[in-house]
Amino acid sequence: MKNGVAELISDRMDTMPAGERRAAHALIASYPVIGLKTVAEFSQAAGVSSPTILRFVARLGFQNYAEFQAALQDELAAQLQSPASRAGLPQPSSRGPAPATVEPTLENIRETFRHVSERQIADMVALLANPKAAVFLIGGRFTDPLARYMAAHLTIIRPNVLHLAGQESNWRDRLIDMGKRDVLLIFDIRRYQESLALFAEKAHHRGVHIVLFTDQWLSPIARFARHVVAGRTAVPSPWDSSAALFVVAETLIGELTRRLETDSARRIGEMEKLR
Amino acid sequence: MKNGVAELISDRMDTMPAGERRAAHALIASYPVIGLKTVAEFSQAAGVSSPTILRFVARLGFQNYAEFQAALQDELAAQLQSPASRAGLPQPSSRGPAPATVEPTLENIRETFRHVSERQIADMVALLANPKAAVFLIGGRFTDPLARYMAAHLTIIRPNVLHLAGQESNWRDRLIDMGKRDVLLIFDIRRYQESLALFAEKAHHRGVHIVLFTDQWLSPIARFARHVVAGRTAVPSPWDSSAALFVVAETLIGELTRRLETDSARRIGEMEKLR
DNA sequence: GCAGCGCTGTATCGAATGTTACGATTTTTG
DNA sequence: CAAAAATCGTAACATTCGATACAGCGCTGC
Repeated sequence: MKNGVAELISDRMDTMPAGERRAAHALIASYPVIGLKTVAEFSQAAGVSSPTILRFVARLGFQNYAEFQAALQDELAAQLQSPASRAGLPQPSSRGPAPATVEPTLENIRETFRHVSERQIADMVALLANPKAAVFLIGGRFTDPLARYMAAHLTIIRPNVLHLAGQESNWRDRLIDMGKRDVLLIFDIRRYQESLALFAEKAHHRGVHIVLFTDQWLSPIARFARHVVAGRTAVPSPWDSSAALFVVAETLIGELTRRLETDSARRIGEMEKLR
Repeated sequence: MKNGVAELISDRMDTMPAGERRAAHALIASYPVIGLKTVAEFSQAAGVSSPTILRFVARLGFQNYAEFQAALQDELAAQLQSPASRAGLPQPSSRGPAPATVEPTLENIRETFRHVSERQIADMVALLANPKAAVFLIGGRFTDPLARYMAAHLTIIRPNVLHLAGQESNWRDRLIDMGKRDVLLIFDIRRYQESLALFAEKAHHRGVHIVLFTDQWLSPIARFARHVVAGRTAVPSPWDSSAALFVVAETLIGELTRRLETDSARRIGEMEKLR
């Protein structure tokens, strides 16, 4: 199985330091076009420095950047040669009037999970599984409901969950409660909100673990994030679709619940009594 | 439309000298990968010299080779974005990090849309398209974020949108504003919340059009609803999945936006000014 | 709390690349 | 058939790019 730079990445992503992981995310987010550009452009898109990009490709096993690009090009050539590269693919639309946005949404979800490794999910779940670490959630204009949705579930299976709502000043005041062991889940898709980025930066400086849910173009917050989930959002509609991120959120909730099974079962039992 | 380097080539191929035509053929033969490599490699593959390649791209209208490559890359990025870009990437089954809940979720979405006719969607969109009819949204414990998500979008494309939040007493007071022409969108999956059912009943008696988003077992509110969307929620997890309803909500938002295109465009324009 | 390690960014250097000038050769035209 | 125009390749040039050394920093382990 010599094939696939993408596979190489998702295999080794877990063993990478933070900066190189950002490079990996940037590459996978818009695969593989970014990798065909210059190191400088790549580094800028990933929010890291040029040497980090080079170390990243070195870790993938390439001797130099040119060799890495050649691999991408070969892969691309093979891909475009195959018959699938035609414009109007016969959609396997089983039946049904399913509006034009549904199939793309399904594909977005699949594609998103293709770029999220099991290990990554496990890591995020592990982060959230520590009941002593507080969990804060926040989202942007359209994504805050996702944060709420996740918060609604998390609150049930573990303590110390807080959704940051309302005025921006409210968030800021909460910064004081955030410490090194705590986790901040941020939902931010374009147009990225500056206020969120500012908040994320401050939280980052306090040592908070940031988990970012964003789109494939990566919110600037990715710079500060320990984990980044890049969901596909493109659909034939004036709006971006957050469905992929929604499903990722549900997945995390499910996995976390399984992991905390015994603890949360007891917790839920107690809650029932309190009604 | 600013389309296609390939088209540019076949347009001007006739007016090209022999050497440049060889370059054109080489590029089209393995489009566009050759063009992403260096001038030297390109020239060698085409059997001409480097300057000829440069003259070739100049004739296509590009200022320099970099600009030419950028055009190819953009084209490639656009192409890989939407259609099934799977060939080179890890195959769905070969490498399935996708946790056990994802496939069922996808199937839930498909199944849900199998039971929602285009006509039904059109009817609901028509209901929501009347700007004079107020739209109220409300949801249950876990589904209220869906209501919020939808409200966040609706607020932008039309006036008179209100998400009913907070204390139950707040909702009740809003009943007085609801009339025969108005629409109430309710999200309610099991366990169905009694307070929602009560509220729905009262609204129903005031003649409000109720649109219900529920699960396949149908909330009792279905009795009062003019439209019912029954989303599949079953996943191998302790929780139910609201992903299918989420996608339906996004679909409605998209369709409604399209329908209100002219109106909402003007509205959005005005909103931008107010920033 | 301190020392050691690993990671990352800045600055610099060398190399490879794109670009241009010029002359050889072919093609076109009177 | 001759002269002029155009095309193309060789070679030198300048620029940009990739690569490397080094120092600052945070983190980990003792």
